[in-house]
Amino acid sequence: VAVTLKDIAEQAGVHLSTVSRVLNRKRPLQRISERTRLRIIEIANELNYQPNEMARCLRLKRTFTIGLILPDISNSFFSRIARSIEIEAEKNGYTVIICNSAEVPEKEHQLIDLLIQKCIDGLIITPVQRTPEQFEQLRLKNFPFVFMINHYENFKTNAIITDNHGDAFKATQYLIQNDHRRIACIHGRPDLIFNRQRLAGYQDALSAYQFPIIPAFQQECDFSVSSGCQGALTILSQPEPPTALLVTDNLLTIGTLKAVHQLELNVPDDVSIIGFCDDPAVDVFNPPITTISHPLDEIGQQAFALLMRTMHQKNNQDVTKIVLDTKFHLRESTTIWEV
Amino acid sequence: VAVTLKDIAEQAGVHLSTVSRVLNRKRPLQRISERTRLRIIEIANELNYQPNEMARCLRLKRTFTIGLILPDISNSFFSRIARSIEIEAEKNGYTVIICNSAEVPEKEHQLIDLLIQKCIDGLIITPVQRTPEQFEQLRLKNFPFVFMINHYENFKTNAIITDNHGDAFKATQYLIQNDHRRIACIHGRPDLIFNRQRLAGYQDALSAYQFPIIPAFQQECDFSVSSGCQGALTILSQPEPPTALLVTDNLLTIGTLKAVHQLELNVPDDVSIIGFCDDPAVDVFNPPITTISHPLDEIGQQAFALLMRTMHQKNNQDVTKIVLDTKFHLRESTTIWEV
DNA sequence: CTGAAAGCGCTTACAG
DNA sequence: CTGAAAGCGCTTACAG
Repeated sequence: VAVTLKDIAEQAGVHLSTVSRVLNRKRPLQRISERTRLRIIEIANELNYQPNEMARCLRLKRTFTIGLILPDISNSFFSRIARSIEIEAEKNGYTVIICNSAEVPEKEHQLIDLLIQKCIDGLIITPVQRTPEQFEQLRLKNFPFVFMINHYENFKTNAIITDNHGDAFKATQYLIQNDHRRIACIHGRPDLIFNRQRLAGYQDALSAYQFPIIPAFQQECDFSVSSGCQGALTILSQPEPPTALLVTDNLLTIGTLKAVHQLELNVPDDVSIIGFCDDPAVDVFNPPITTISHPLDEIGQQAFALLMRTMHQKNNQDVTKIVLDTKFHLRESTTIWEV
Repeated sequence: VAVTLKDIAEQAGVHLSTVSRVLNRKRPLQRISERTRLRIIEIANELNYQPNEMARCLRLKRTFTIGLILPDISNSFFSRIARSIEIEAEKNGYTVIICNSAEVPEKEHQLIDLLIQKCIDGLIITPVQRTPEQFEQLRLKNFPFVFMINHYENFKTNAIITDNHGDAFKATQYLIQNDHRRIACIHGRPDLIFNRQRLAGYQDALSAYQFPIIPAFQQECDFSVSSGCQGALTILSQPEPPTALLVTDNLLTIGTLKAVHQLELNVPDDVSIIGFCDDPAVDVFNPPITTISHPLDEIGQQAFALLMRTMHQKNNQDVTKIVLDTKFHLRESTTIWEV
């Protein structure tokens, strides 16, 4: 049913290769008589010709489509990054296929295969697989990809990340300096390096001040509000609960606030909270949460730009790791002792 | 560089059509000797063969990809619906390309063309174009699509919607019954039918109780937190401000709360608020907002199911409009007079 | 049971 | 300036 080059060619009384040349006006080298050029364009418009990208890409070996694999697009942390990537992609004539790994390594593995079958030109991913094997394969095939947020130790590749250890360290230090002695940490799956680094930052800060690391003060959750709520309830229901919480994830922070309300605790008087939280509503939380906030737009922009560079370079030996700055945003969920 | 059927065929010493038959094991009709079958499969695995979907789809005229065009994926209202659609799509072997129209009609128009060039099998869309012309064209071409959230009057097509007028009417009525007399409405672009219906529901409720409709109590905003904040500031800074606000959008509700905090007003004592808000954090807002809440998962599920039905039916004469129920969720942002 | 061939819709060197 | 042809990687009726 769709209109093809052949249809236009027939109607114009020329060969379809001529039509193709006219419609790919990129090369002004190709001289085509103004008369036929105009006629072809007119007919194409009249018939509302839309080139079949499937055929075009099969020929060109490029799809102008990139893949984006995230843990969960419904988490505003990721959806805002995704939006930023999409804006950049659009500016550059690329389309984005977004997929959710749901933090399931096997699923992520399949999604990568699927996207490659779909002939994406490149991939941006927050990897959740336990080892970088598959990415090693991709690199061997010279397939362009960049990591975002998460990456692997001892596996050098393009990545946009933040200083997770430093951020968690500083946040914990802030709590210590404000006289907290019983500080707990609610964190995500430690096999993801960014979670592990944040947890380590927390632990190292405690150690730096010669405080003990109490296992019962470390609660592992998965990426969800309900899991965060559950984790916080567990932590806060102990006989000697902590006076401060460091929550190292977006949704977990919301879950923690829910738990606190459920227990009818006062924040920050009963318990101080610092969250890794980039919710657009953080200002209207009760109370507004002191956060480590991430430059979401910039993460997306840089990830896309880095992918473009990777796609256009011949060999993928050059590797860039970009560490972006976060902001410590003081709000009302922490007792203010000294600043 | 990629492995093709030809590569496998050569290594197995058979014709590539045989390889294709083996790898498309759908038809058990095709009898192939167990011996060659096994050898081919082994070689395919060894070479890590990934079929080229580009070529496959060009031949088959199906891509197992659907398009999803939303105003803004970074709005959690839409990202949660998108996630639900993606889950259904995955179950059925489909991939989703998500695009953002940013509520710009021309952009939406282009995106639809783009996705069709990419040969999507079907489209789910929250349309923002002012008229349904382009969709009329799609229907003439027998291209399968379904509307979601928004639709057009006098344009019959498949759609998943809610009773916007009824919801806004009931919310306004609730405020009236709780003794509010000065009720304002903060709403989105009225050329989108769902915004118009919500505004009409508000107006009709006032009229039903013989209250005047005050233009200064109606504030139009676009889909963003900052716009909602600005709109609420305008409304509330009047000499005789309203005692209650109906906010007919997700992000606008958050913006309204920001404005209220900025003006240091007490909710609900100074002003009651009812929001069309489906933020996962709504429970931890200050105060938790009374909302009209949408069945986001179900919207996604039904939209996908309806699209599948549309894709598989021969003629697209049968049209289904499904109206899903919302919930009135009473929280603490409204003075409770009577229930 | 398997090969040879056509064709999906496009682009582009090769001629002329 | 324009045509004829090859080919991207796949599927599938048509033979045998």
